[in-house]
Amino acid sequence: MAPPSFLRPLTRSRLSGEIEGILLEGIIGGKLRVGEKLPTERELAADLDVNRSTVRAALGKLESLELVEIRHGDGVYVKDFRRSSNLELILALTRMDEHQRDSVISSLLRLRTIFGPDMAFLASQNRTDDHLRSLREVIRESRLSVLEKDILVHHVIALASTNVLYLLLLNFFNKFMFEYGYLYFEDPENARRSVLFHREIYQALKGKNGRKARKIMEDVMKFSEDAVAGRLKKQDHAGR
Amino acid sequence: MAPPSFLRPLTRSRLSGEIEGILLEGIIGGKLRVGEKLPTERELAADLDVNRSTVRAALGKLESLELVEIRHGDGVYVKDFRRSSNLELILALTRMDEHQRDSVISSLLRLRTIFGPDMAFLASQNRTDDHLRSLREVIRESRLSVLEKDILVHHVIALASTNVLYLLLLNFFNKFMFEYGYLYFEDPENARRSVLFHREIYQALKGKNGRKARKIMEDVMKFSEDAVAGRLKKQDHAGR
DNA sequence: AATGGTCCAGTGGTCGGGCCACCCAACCAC
DNA sequence: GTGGTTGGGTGGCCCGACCACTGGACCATT
Repeated sequence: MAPPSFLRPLTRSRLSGEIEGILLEGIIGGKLRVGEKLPTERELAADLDVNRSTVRAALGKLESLELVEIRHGDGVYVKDFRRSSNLELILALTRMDEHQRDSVISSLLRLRTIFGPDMAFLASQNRTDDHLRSLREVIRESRLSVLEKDILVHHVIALASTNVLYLLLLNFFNKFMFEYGYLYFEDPENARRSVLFHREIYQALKGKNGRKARKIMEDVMKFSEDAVAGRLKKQDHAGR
Repeated sequence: MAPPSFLRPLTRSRLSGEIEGILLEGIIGGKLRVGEKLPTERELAADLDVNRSTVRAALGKLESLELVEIRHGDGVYVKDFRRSSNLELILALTRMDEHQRDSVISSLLRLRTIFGPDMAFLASQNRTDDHLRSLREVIRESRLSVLEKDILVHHVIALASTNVLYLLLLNFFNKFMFEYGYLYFEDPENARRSVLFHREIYQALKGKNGRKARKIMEDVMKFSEDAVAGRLKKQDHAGR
């Protein structure tokens, strides 16, 4: 049984997460300069009135985001976030700065349009019968929304492509889809289009037709990129 | 003064890092199944004969890698690493499994060949005079090795493209370059080729010549992809 | 002057033990 | 069934302490 759609999964909050957010804002916002030394863990703990271990948890996360460098016996230093390679940081950016959100989404869609067709091509060449079966099951499954189906279809294609980078990038896109997918799927016409796409790409993979797979994916990516871009522009005009 | 080249930067080890590695191997290696509940923090601490806070640090990192899900009041559960979107995981994979290393490098080079040209195109359209100046400085700077120059040149191009995703992906590639760049640059002919490339792409960006920028990058990417692929194949044949 | 050794205050890493917030399953009352 | 209660077990956080490591000051040697 699917839960009512108006219930979004809410996130548990941790105290360390709040601290993480504060420091993250300081770094991204430029209040903490690159190379600058942060206050010591003991100082931060005292200033924030929390325990040192809580501060350490927050700093550990920031280290994972490649925003700080922790040097044993020395201190914690701010790194250049523009040199980070952590995709999670992108998500944090969009949630922080409303203005940058659209820019990120555009960048994201462009990248997808660029590598999607190649991924489809590789999938058509490397797919196994297992992949086909998974695709069939997803497409048939009536309990899933079109958005959910779309995510799963792309996931199978990424798996079939045998390119781990493509798979990983797609996993990242899917996170975005959960948050912003409505921008595309709220239009029933777009939803219909996706259902059609699922059937077509399935046939192309089944027939190992690389050229066709590439073309189908290219069309879908370009279309959705334009659609969302237009959607954002309209929202932007209305907003101000 | 540049340090002697035979000195590679060595990594400080943390106890929590070791624990992280053990659990990571268990998850990637399949010994811990998806959805499985890990032993409690207290149990792990007792079994490994370390403090619970050390175990928590390790689990925190695994959470950042999206390999486990920590549920307050419940336990820690194994997630499907094929659904992770953390690029750091890819690096961990290559360092763990010698066999998968080549596969990852191939995937990486393919992705780069796919999006590199578009990145160059965007850079040629959006570059500012500041970008050009940075490029000039990097190309001229005689104290840098060709590898270091190449990394910086690409970084400036990524910055100029204004696509945050391209920038981030390139940052990731650069990490690989530090570890595996020798596969390409140990051949002096390839190094010469790169120097030439730097000059050409600079001219294309200067003239805002999108078509040319795209073409130049495409040629370089394809060439290096083939070169490294051939290099890996040869090494593979010799190795067994 | 330059080099290398020693020491020391400060910092992050680990330890141990404790309490709190939360989850879950079992049980109970209706 | 349904909803409320209870209790054991889990992760989150706290406290205080010690260990491992760094950087700088100081000193002895060359």
